[in-house]
This record gives sequence, structure tokens and C-alpha cells, in this order.
Amino acid sequence: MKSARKIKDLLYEQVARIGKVFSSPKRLELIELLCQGEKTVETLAREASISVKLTSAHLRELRMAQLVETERQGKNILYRLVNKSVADLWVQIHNLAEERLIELQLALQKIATQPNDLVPSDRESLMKAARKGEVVVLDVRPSEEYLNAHLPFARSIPMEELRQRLGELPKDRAIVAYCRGPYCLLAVDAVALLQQEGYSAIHLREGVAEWAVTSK
Amino acid sequence: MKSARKIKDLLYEQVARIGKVFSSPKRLELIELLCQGEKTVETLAREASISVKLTSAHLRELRMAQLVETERQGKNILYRLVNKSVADLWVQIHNLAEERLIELQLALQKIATQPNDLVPSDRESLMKAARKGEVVVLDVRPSEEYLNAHLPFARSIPMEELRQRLGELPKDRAIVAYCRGPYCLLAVDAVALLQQEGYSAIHLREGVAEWAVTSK
DNA sequence: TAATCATTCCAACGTTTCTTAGATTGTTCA
DNA sequence: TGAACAATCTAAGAAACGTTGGAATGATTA
Repeated sequence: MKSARKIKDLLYEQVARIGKVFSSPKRLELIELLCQGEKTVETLAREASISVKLTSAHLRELRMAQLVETERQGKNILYRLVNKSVADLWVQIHNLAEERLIELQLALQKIATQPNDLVPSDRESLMKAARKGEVVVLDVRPSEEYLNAHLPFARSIPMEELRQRLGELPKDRAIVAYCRGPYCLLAVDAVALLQQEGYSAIHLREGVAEWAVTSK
Repeated sequence: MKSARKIKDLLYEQVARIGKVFSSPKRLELIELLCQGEKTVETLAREASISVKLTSAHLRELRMAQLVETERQGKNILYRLVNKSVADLWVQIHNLAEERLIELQLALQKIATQPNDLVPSDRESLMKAARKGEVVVLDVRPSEEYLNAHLPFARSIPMEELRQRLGELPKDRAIVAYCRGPYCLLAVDAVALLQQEGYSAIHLREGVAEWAVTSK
């Protein structure tokens, strides 16, 4: 019989394979992007501002840990998360980080133009207001991501088109903008633009992954 | 204004600080031990079969990520997890690992003497049976850990004392043994001993941390 | 106050990981 | 079939990490 110690070492080593994936900033960014839907290597590289080669190397780690799966589509290879557990883990890790790390809290505070521009994270009342049409929930991510999944009652105007399409939005109601999550700056820019143009805009930190986490 | 890229890099880097903690097998083992309650450096070192110095170094990482807190008690320094989120994250990571990594599944299968010695993870019916006294839920961890927290209706007989205290257990009812979690081998040994002595014993893979995870 | 004990800090080694560059595979389109 | 393209594989230097030994800290006990 193998020694108990060796068996245990083997078990923890396997779990650490998963942990390692979440230990690199760039891999975390890729995971967050994959939470928005399947993407090609090139798209991921562009969005994360890294080279295709490096992206491929990081994706290899994700693949070896069995956290993503690939599908060839013509010339491109699409990557996607294997299931919701992966997205959940990402959300739980960044929630814990936000809860514990003062440096992160400070950095996040600096991003939001004004603290009261933030939506208090009370999902039920926000959804109630959205259902009644009292507020407009606005998804400013690229439209593919909106099509893949979006918050209930949300409308899609990608950030790139927002300036041209301002006329579609009402000035007499609050506009709640969201994007990929708390580390995506699209909604921050959207709120800044909207406020500048005289809209009453506020920022919802959560994205679809955060929203979909089972317990809060 | 700082470039958006720099801000994002900073944010993901902070989250990665938390991820890094979960990327080392030995640190994972320490976290699992700390899930059972507060412990001294020496105890942690002994249980994880590593030197005190190395334990201290790993605990330093945990401290710098703000995931543990310390308290001096006489000569010793007690370490404990700052809150339940940390234990939850450990449980979620090892659950995902068990779900995705075939190597881990195989290793875990080898441990259990027989597949049918495992309790089907149906908490409600187990608790129902335990409440009625139809089964005996047996905690074989050291008694301090039992005192810190244990499953409902559980009785404590530390593995070290089990052989001497066999008489306390009934032979006409099923005995459900558990320990620190799926990677702790105490309950495996307990089940083996009990079965050898003619008891009807089965193994519950989950420990208190797994049991306490909000959603399953 | 000195001696002891538990723990941490510091420095150093070998190992792993990150990142980039060059060559290679597999697919599509002409 | 060959050219163009997307992505991966391999190799290699730089950076970070795990681990160990020796010195230092801080509390307790005699």
C-alpha cells in the first residue's frame, strides 16, 4: 500500500492544477472575457491587449486544466468555458478579492466617477423597476456578447455605437449601464458620456456572470 | 488620466493575488486544515507533514492575501481563516477539480475501499435518518476540531481512540464516518477498521466545510 | 535578567512559470 | 495544387516561486 502522505500529495497537486489557472492576471482576464461567450483566439488577444502567441499559451493552460473547450469554425478556433462552474469560480474569487484587498477597493473607487453613480446591488428592486419600465437597463458590450446572454429587460447599444445612437434613449428615466463586470471599463465610459449629454445615468458593476452566481 | 489598460492590469493583478494562494498544493492543504478551526503553526506543520519554516512561509502568503488572521496565545500563534468565504472558495475549487480532472477522479476512486461504501450525497435523507437515530454519524477528527464545528447529530470519536472505544458504537445500525473532507484519509481508515470489526460502516466524503457551502 | 521556546525574517539554491521569437500544422480560398 | 491565414508547438532567456538553513524577534518561564 502506498503511503498516505503520497496519496494526499497527489490529491492536493491535482486541485492546485485548477488553482494555478486562476493565479495569473492575464488568464483571469481571458476567463472574464470567456464568461461573455465563446470567442476566437484573435478576439481574446485583442480584448486583453496581448499577443496571439501569449494568448494561445494561456489558453493552453486553461485547456490542460479542462476548463475550456474548443471548436473549429472555418479558419478560426472558438474557445468557450466548459460550464457555469468556471464562471462561478471566477466571480467568487474576485468577490473575495474585493472583500479582502484594500488596494483593490481603492483602485475600484478611483474608477467610478462618483460613488453615488453606482447602483446599490439590490437585484430585486432593480428588476422590478426595469420590468415596469421605470429604468432602462443598458448593455454596452459588443452585440455578440449581448446575444449570447444578457440581463433581464436589458437593451443593447454597444459602446462603440452609443454616441451615434443616443437618441434612442429617454432623458426622463434613469439609465442603468452595465458591461462585462466590475473590471470592464465600458460601462464607466458609457455613464460618463451619458451624464455629459444630460442623461441620468448610473453604473451597475455586475455583469452577466456576477448576476448568474447562484447565491449572493 | 491613466490609460485604461494600466488600470485594468492593476485590477486583475490584485485578484490574481488571491488566486495565487490557491495555486500551491501545500497551501491548499493548510487551508483545508484551517477550515477545521484555528491552529498553531506547529500543528499545521505536523498535520501537513512539512517543516515549520515552510509552513510559516506559506502562512505568510495567506496573511499577505488577507485570507487568514493571527492571534497570539501565550507562546503560540494561532492562525484562522478570516471568514467563511475562504472555506467556501476552497470547497468550490476542489469541487471543480473533482468535476473536471479525470486524474483526480481516479485517485479518489482508489482510496475508497469499495464504491458502495460511500454515502450517496443526499444530505436531507441522511440528516433525517440521523435525527431518528437510524444511523450514527461519526466524527473521527481530533476532538478540538469536533468542538469547533461538526455535522448535526454527529458523535466524536477521534481516529486515534477509535480502536479502544469501539464498544461505544452499536452493531445493529449503520455508522456514517466523516473527517475533514474528501482528501483526509481518517474516515477511510475508520471505515476499514469498523468493517473489519463487524460494524456496518460507510464513508461520508464531505467535511464541515463542504457541508456548509451555501449552494450545492 | 537570562534561558527557552515558537515563530518569523533573510539569503540562497534549484525549479517552475512567463514571455517572446522562429518554425510548424491544419484550414480555406483561388 | 499552392498561397494565405489562424493557431499551435518548441526553444530559450528572464522573472517568480518553493524550499531550506542560519540568524533574529518576541513572549514566557525560571
